[in-house]
Amino acid sequence: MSHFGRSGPPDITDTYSLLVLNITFRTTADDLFPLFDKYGKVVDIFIPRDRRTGESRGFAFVRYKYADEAQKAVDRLDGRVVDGREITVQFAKYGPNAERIHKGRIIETSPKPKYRSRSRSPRRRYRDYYRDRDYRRRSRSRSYDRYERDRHRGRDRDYRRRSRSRSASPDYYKSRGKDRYDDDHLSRSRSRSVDSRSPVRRSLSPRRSPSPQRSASPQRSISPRRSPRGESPESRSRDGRSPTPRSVSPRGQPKDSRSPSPQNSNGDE
DNA sequence: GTTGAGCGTT
Repeated sequence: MSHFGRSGPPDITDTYSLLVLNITFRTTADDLFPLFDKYGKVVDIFIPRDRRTGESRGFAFVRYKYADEAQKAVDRLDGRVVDGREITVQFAKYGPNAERIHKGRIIETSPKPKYRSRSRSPRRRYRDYYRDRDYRRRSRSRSYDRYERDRHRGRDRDYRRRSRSRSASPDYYKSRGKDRYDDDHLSRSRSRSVDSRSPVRRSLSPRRSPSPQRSASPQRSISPRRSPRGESPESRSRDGRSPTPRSVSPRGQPKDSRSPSPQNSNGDE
């Protein structure tokens, strides 16, 4: 009874699928079963989960044996608070095979894909399925401006596209400062001589856009400063924005010509 | 340990 969806779809021909949205990521089929089973005969409950993390995606599919029971469950469980979260119960609009369904019931199901299955490559189907899912999720992104600040999980594969907005964080500079220092130190080790007499090193910097298209490029509109590490650290450092560069470098580097006061670096403490 | 639109599994 508790093993829903572990053996694949049992029989969706005579069942009505309900889509449960806004459920907690910790809610399992076992938790939804007693809830939905009270209003009707639940034949199957399936909760799509992530392939990588294996956690729930936040919605589940509950299949009823009869439409009237499903309708009742929708009316009764829709808006109900489950696990501290208000869930949304409604009839599924699409079937497991992306088929159009009506009132949770599949009206357009594959009759006998046996013949068509050979013509169509099943392998591509899987690829398309995975890709489609990811594409959908990233496309559905509405507004992550309010919670993307703390978002740093492994599934942010599609959320970090706008994480540049938080470049004003002190921690960010601190962290970047350290990395930048090491990177800059190595880079500067050989380009230091050129740096002294060639302030135009910024132009030949691999970080920046080597293409002079910045003069008139359509891309300039969408990314005027999309690379904070490309010019931000440099500007910040020389602009005096950085409180104490030595703070991130307890050892101190006297070779760093960037320090206007060699004695400071030498004495350090 | 974590978030929050949206339609599915061997």
